Amino acid sequence: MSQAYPKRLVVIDGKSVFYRGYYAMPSLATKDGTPTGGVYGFAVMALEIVKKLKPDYVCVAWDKPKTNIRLRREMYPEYKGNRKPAPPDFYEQVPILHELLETLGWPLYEQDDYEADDIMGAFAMQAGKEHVESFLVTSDLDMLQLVNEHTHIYTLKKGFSNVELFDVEHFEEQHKVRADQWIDVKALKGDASDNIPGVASVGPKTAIDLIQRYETLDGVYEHVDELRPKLKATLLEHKEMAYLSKRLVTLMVDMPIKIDLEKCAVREGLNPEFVAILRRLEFKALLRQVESQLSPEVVAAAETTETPIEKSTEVAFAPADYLSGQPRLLYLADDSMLVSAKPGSYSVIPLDKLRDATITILQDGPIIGHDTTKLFKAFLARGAAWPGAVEHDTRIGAFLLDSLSRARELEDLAGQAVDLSDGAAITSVIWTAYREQADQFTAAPTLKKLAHEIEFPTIPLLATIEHRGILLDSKELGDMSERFGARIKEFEQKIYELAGQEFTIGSPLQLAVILFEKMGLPTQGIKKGKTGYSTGASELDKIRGLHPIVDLITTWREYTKLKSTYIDALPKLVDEQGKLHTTFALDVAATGRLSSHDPNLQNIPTRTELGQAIRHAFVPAPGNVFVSADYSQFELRLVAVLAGDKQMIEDFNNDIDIHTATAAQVYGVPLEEVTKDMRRHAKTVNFGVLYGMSPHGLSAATGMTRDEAKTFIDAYFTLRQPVRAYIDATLNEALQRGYVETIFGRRRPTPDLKSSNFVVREAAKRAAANMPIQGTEADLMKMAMLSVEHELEVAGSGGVSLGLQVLQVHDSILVETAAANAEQVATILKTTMEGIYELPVKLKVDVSTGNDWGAL
DNA sequence: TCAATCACG
DNA sequence: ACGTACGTGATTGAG
Repeated sequence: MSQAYPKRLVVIDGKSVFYRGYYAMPSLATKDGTPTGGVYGFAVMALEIVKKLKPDYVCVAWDKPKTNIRLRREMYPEYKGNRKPAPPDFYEQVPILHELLETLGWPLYEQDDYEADDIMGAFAMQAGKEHVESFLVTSDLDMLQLVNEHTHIYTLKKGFSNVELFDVEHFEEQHKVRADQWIDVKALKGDASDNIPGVASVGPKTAIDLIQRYETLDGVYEHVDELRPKLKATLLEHKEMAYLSKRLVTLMVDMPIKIDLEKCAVREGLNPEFVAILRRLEFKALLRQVESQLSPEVVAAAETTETPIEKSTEVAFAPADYLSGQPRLLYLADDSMLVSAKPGSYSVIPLDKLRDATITILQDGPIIGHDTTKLFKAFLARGAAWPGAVEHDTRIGAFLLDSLSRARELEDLAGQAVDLSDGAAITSVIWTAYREQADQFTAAPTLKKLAHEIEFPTIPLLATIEHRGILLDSKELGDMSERFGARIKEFEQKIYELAGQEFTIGSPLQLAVILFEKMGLPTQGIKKGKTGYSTGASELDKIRGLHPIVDLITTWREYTKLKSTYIDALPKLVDEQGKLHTTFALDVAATGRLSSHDPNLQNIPTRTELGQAIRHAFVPAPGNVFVSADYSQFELRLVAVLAGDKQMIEDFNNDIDIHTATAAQVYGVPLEEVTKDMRRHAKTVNFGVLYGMSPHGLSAATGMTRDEAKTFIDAYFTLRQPVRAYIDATLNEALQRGYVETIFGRRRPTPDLKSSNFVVREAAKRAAANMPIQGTEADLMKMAMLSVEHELEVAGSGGVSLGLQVLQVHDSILVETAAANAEQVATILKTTMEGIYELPVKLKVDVSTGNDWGAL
């Protein structure tokens, strides 16, 4: 710390600290019911400041509601237009805070038309002139523009009691621009939370890039001619907005109010009235802390020693507080883990200490948390075992209770911004959400059962599978890349030749012009989008015989798609061991299916020969093989079950090919007389049922006319009356209850069934009809995965599982195992999966073994 | 950032 | 009165 400024001033952004405490401890109150959360937060932090910074002067800056944003509103009426007012019991606490400040002797400054940041900035400048070093305590990143040799920003980190110097270098590392350039970045990108407009269509990426290159907003406009024409135009068009935005985020340090340093001078020792007010407010833990703080030895020790884990405790708390086997909250924030036994009290454990004795404590009992998959992966990455069973995950809980809502972050559960460096706020939000969700589960026992028996147990399993990864033969793909590249070049030459010119084949817009205008191919029956004629595969198929260029384009598309999406992309994603690690999301697909991303390993090609070649590059470790197990006709079997269609059930149970059977019954011919075309049509309709088919959809998919399709569907439903009845009943029930559900109680809300828009409403019907099918499949698959994991473990010896699940692709599981165990694993998979749940229809699982994924 | 396309079940 | 098959994710071109 600089020695040139012998005296220190601390200015606290009072309301932001207060707010933080308020939301961290929403239920905190005295025996007589006075709410005290905000005051508590403030008091804890105030003590921390005195201890850590040892200031000579302290004061508090306070926003004035209603008036403090008036000046900026004059410039821009929408400024901070989307702020919600604070709840009433927030304001109830303000007078108590005033009392508290009085006992501390810390003056409170407020000024009409100015925000706390403005005051703090002004004071810092004024203090600087008198050679006083300033420490501004805030959570507002806008303050960074003030940092200089005599002004430091402190943010509230890892709990509201813990202030830390805002690390300017870390900021630069994270945001790639200097702290003082941040207002220029904001001028360009805007700030949705404060309603700052910025330049339309310029997002954080572009903004940071521009400021990196040209230093400031002025710099950007000086060099605007060097930019892409489109970007240049946008920037020029919104130049005024950009500069206005900059003025809005620039602090008004030139202001009438003056700091009186003498009034801010910190008194020697703690005032007995201060202790009295703590007692009155029933802040018992704080009282204890005050006592320890008064002891000089403790203060000295805190300065010189590394903070051991136990001492990182924010509020009186020790691992011993846990009752053995009782649930505790765990949350992973950045590089640390929060552990908490009750709201607002928590410890922070740095992840690199995870191998220590702490792990024993953690493993003793079920856990509650938010996004616990992340937590499990962090454990696994450090070679540690699972921290325990998942008692509740609030992210997944939110999903189960409303699978359509996209709002599953902590912020969404809290209903407002949550500072992720604030442990008290985090624990409080998670505990509150947990209570609420647990109550909702109590009202829906089947959903609760689903959560506890299927969804939550799946979390650690997925983390494990993701952590295992799957080996990729990158060399093989490298060779393929070269071959594909050469072929693609050949195709391009031929296409240009046939077209009579060069153009961007990958641009549907340009391609449509070439095909339908320049070359005059017929546009009849070709779908039209808003940008022109469609060039999608199904449309090209309609004109493929008419010109050789069409097939060339189709082939070119196949090659380029495979090359860019898989052949070239996947090798870039392998770890040091050559393995790919996907991420499975439990809370994305509204039907309950898993989804896979970064990379998506659930859409690796298999349908074409070229695509299949890519699967060959997925290999087991040397000496191992893959065993795959696929449910056969999974969803159609579930249709038979859900609809209770005796004919379908019987056909399945007699191992009759369902498409052939459907064709025979619809066309009224014996099984032996079903032609390929008849079977193909029946197959399409069978799939149509899964998707809530309509004559239009069916005709689009088969090339039948609409009338033919309608006739066929009618015939189908005459045959399968139970299916028709089931769909009708499902939709009716959905209208009444507002949701559809799987046989295990997973729900999907169906609000759009009541839409006045025909298209929306029809789409909602199809989705509603499909969900119990796809969703029950998803439920059973998760049950199967859990069971398979267990069975393989039990079948293994010496603590080594017989085989490891490495992927799930909706109706199939891929397991890696030693070659010698392949047969046994195959048997276990088949038996376990077929017997996963007793249903009127028997489930059939096909297993196969191979030396790579493509060989199965 | 959006629309189009296409990979999977 | 109106026009899509259900559920996903990644890449590309273009505004």
